[in-house]
Amino acid sequence: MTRPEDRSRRRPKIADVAATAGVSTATVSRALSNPGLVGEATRARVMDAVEVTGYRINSAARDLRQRRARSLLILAPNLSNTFFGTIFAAIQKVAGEAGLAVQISDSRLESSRLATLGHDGRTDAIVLLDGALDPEIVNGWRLPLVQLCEWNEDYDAPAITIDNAAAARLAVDHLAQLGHRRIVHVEGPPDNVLAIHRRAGAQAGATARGLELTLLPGDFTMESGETAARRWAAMTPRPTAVFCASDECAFGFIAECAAMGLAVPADVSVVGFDDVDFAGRFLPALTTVHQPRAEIGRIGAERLLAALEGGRPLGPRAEPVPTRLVVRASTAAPPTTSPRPKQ
Amino acid sequence: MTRPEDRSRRRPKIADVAATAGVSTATVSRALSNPGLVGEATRARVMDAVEVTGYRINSAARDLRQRRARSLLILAPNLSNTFFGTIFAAIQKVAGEAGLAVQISDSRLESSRLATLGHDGRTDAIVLLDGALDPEIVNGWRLPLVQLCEWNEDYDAPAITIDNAAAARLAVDHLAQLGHRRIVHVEGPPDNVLAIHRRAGAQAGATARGLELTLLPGDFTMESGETAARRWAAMTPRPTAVFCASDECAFGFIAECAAMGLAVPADVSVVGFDDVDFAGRFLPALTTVHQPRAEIGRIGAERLLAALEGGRPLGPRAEPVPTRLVVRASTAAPPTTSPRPKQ
DNA sequence: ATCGCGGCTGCAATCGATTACATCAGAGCT
DNA sequence: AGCTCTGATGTAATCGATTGCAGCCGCGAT
Repeated sequence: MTRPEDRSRRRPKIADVAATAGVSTATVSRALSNPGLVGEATRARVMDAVEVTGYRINSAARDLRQRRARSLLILAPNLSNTFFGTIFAAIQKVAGEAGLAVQISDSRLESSRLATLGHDGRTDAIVLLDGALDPEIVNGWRLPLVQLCEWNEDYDAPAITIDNAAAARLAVDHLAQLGHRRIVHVEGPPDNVLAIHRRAGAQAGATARGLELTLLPGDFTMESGETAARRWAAMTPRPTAVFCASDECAFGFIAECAAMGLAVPADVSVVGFDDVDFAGRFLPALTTVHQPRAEIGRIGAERLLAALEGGRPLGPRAEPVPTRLVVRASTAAPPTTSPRPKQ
Repeated sequence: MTRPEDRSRRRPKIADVAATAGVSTATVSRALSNPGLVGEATRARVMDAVEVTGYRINSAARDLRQRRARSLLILAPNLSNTFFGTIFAAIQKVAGEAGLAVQISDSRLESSRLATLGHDGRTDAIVLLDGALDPEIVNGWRLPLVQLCEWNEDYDAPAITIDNAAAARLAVDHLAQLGHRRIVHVEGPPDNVLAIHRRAGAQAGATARGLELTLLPGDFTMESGETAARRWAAMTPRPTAVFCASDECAFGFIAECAAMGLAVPADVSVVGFDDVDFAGRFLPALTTVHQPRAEIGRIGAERLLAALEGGRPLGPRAEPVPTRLVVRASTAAPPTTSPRPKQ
């Protein structure tokens, strides 16, 4: 005797739908995933049965059979970083519309756990926001993979990025045009590709414009901006403008200036990099290089989807995504009150 | 004839390991997931074989057989919101250490797609950061579920939250103690639980302290803070302090004040709510109610894990997570220069 | 009448693990 | 020797879908 509550309480499976509709499971499967293959009337009966039973597909079973996961993994070095939120949202939007789930994980894991993430069959493709992972592991995954923002030449995967050096030059050019002659660049972490390219761009710009450029160490954080502000304040003569390698760093710099009783941009002009959500509301509103994060996320996700659908490999490297300088209130002409020492 | 490249190129499965070690697949499975059940020597042979073949488990197969996904789903109304990053990170940390994957999705989806998310067998538990979903759908999932920050009485699930009303009173009490008598509360969205409780707390506090409280509409965004600032500036007499229902709203309010040539806290004191990462670096540093986001995320994830392991249900409702007011530079005594109109 | 063909449908194998149950060897005891 | 018991291992069913292959039916052409 079959207990009636079994039928109602258990999660219905395809066999239940088939029984209700009076067809085989094969037909149900086809009606759902490839409707053109079944007859009009049958399809209608199946759809009714699906409705009646409340059937939902079991992804684990389908994934096993089809050897794919309909899921994409995002790896980032720090999930709480404000910078990444917009990118996650863009990726999830594209992926969700294509029926893919989005899994996230911190990328700074013990290497065996990290390696497993790309090998456990739960993921068809990977979005990597971290350029500092072991290339052995990354290339070992053998999955379609794109790098976003950051990149690493040793990874065998395309990167969707902006041209960081050119963007840094925009910032320096802007300061030069305002009349600044001595500027500071607060760098990012020494071994970070972004930091290296931004510094190179800043140096090239300074050289081309005949500016005197001083480098101060930093690591993209607000704390490093504060430290840099104190070091800058102690310099004689003081440079009149600062280009920070990240917005957060610029915020820290400006906050510390305020704490020291110095005003931006009256005493010093500050340019950031990234154009995070707060940049426009900061006081003063921050002049910064806009990084099109949503766009980058979208492009990355679309390229992965194309690779998954078409089965063809991802192209080798993408054109840089266009960027631009957003001029706001944190930059102005250098203070005229200060003596202009010839030497 | 078996082609040799098959063995080497294909993803090795448990049968390959078994063949290499000279045991059955059952033994390999036990050696990996329940080592106590197999003999010392056998286990060592199996481990070697795993190493040699480069075997990684296929999660889809295991998930199917065990009828669970080892995965947890986070649903939030807006993935790009800065507020959520820290929560995601905390959840992922706890879940990752327990071997669970973390899936994220926007919660504002077409209802059938939303319903499917909790029914497709890819998820064993859900973290919900959105209190505005259809209770029918949410309760239909029949999965362990916790609500974080926001909640909805119609969901049959515990919520990890702070006591929003009490927290709002802290803010109002602080302003009263500084000497403010007329204050504004910029509300959150009208139908949002958080907004409702914060307003109730603010009203209760104002009443208890004999303050005059004016409500202005808002929706937690910076834009609504700006709008509120203009409406506040047009009031006569102008209230001397503002309690905004979110930090973002407060930032918008302050930025607009600056644009209008009014200073914080000299002309108006401003209190926020949440204590997001930037609050301490804003100019002026924002006085705000601290919401322990990492803590909330951690507790939520731990409760889900406990429910999954123990199989027992989640408790009905949790104690509120302690909160506190962080006093910074955006609040001060009311301006003494303004006339004190009796009427 | 026969054949071929196209359109639907069903049967049963398959994906890769886990696990209930059976088996077996050896130890310990009478 | 005979029996039981325990621990290690193997056999085969199972999870729930997809899909290659084959069968069936009806129709038009030969």
